[in-house]
Amino acid sequence: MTILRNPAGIPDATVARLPLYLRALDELAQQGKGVCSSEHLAAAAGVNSAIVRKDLSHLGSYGTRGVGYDVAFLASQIATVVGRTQPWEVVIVGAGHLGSALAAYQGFGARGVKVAAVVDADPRLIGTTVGGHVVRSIDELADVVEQTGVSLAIIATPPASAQGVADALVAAGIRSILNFAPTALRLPDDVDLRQVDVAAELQILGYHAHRRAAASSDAPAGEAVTS
Amino acid sequence: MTILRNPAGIPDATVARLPLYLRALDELAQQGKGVCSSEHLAAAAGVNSAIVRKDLSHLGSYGTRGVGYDVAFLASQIATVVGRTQPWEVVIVGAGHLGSALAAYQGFGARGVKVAAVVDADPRLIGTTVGGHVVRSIDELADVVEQTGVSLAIIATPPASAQGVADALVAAGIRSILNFAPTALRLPDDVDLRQVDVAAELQILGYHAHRRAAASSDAPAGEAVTS
DNA sequence: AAGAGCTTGGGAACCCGTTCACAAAATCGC
DNA sequence: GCGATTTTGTGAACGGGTTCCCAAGCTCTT
Ligand SMILES: NC(=O)c1ccc[n+]([C@@H]2O[C@H](COP(=O)([O-])OP(=O)(O)OC[C@H]3O[C@@H](n4cnc5c(N)ncnc54)[C@H](O)[C@@H]3O)[C@@H](O)[C@H]2O)c1
Ligand SMILES: NC(=O)c1ccc[n+]([C@@H]2O[C@H](COP(=O)([O-])OP(=O)(O)OC[C@H]3O[C@@H](n4cnc5c(N)ncnc54)[C@H](O)[C@@H]3O)[C@@H](O)[C@H]2O)c1
Repeated sequence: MTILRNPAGIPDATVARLPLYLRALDELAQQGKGVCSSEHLAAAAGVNSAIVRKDLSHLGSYGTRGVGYDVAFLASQIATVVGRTQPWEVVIVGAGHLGSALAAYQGFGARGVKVAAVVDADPRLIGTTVGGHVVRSIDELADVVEQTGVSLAIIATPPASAQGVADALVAAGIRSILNFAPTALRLPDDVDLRQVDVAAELQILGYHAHRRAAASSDAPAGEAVTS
Repeated sequence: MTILRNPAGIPDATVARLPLYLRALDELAQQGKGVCSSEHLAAAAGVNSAIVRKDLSHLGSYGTRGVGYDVAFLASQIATVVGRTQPWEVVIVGAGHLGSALAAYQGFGARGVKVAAVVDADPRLIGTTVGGHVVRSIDELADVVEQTGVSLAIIATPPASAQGVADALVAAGIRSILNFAPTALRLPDDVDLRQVDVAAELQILGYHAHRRAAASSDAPAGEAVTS
């Protein structure tokens, strides 16, 4: 009999939540909890319990009915699925305000991420140390990638440089990029891109704030207009 | 005749993309483009054109068939919808690595965001200047919020402090929070929360990288196993 | 004025994700 | 043991979002 070996059968929405479960489980473990229910885990991760059970069912049946999930075991299972069995090494491109904050960030270790290198184009920054990492030249990017064996990259350069940096990263063999520059990058299909746009997040919040304000002053309820 | 005045009829997914269109339109305007097609706008925003047209149709019929959209006019329409007619003022809580990077960020202005205040709990930081803002005490938060009239807040404190900060923000009247601390916040229903978790983003990228690696070494294609 | 060529707006189908609801399985108290 | 209680795992219903597709409407050429 043939089984379709499809660990990719995990839906994107679920994959996006696995890191939250992992963080929540680490917290629960630290609190000394040996087992937890989907309800507990849901509260710790900030989602609802039905979705926790549905998500976990995509990985296998690791729970015990009437009891819940073994915290340590479940954490190790999720860690295996997301590939957090050994730290993901990442290169940070751009050692400015944001890049150096990221380079100095102490929270990555516990989440299975390790900053392996920091590069920049500014000659005044090259050779200096940020967050314990000596800044290297962007011109050496290919060497840096090869030497450190990083597979993930963070772009923290101005938007104008981002596309060029992305192209250089791809040329150096990187296939996973987290971009903080507020610009749309054009990349080959086999490159995985995620975007963080802080200003956009604030504008989304602004939209809802705006709506709230309009609703409460304009028309407390109903909101019908005659014309 | 009664029209249902329902500017809230805009789906969440669309709202989340409006800031991207706004940014893309600003870029196109700067390039001297007076009109653009949904195809152009889609490319500039990094989405597909069908969804651009669908999204824009939720705001009204601002395009011209056979021609496209007037860049300046469309930008002003979207700006009105998202409430970017005047800058959104934001308070940053936590003047550490990340908080000071955000406080110094020059890119907010063009996106309709203005940092109005920075607060921290560390006595050594209070009174110092980060990004042109004098750091004030978290104890004065209520005053700061009242004086500056901010309506948005960014949490950039360690996870352990985040819930306390969030509670204080809500008590001070803030209803929109962007949280960078990797922790689930428990907040009243009428408070709007968005979360940025950099480590989680990297883990999501890691999952796919992991998959790619497994697929290329394990089984180049097909991926069926006999048992 | 009419036809060719573009591009929007939106109906409809489709797909994915969330929520609901409950049987199955485990533990606990007696 | 056995019924009460807890909690998982999952089918089914639901709802939203995306994609497909094309008629309608605009410009330009002839
Ligand atoms: N600072 C923030 O809090 C913040 C917030 C939101 C978004 N961003 C975005 O993040 C990015 C970085 O912001 P920042 O405030 O750190 O900017 P910054 O100007 O402080 O730093 C940018 C760094 O990138 C380097 N750089 C420029 N071109 C380069 C290239 N081709 N190769 C390598 N390095 C190059 C510069 O030398 C500089 O050190 C920007 O795109 C910005 O829009 C920053
Ligand atoms: N630095 C990064 O690049 C980065 C990346 C991802 C996530 N984060 C998260 O962002 C948050 C901030 O990170 P950071 O690196 O800037 O940390 P940091 O330690 O450099 O700064 C935290 C600041 O918060 C202040 N603070 C602590 N408790 C407070 C309170 N109750 N009220 C007001 N201020 C308080 C501290 O005095 C300190 O100045 C953390 O939750 C971190 O996990 C940071």
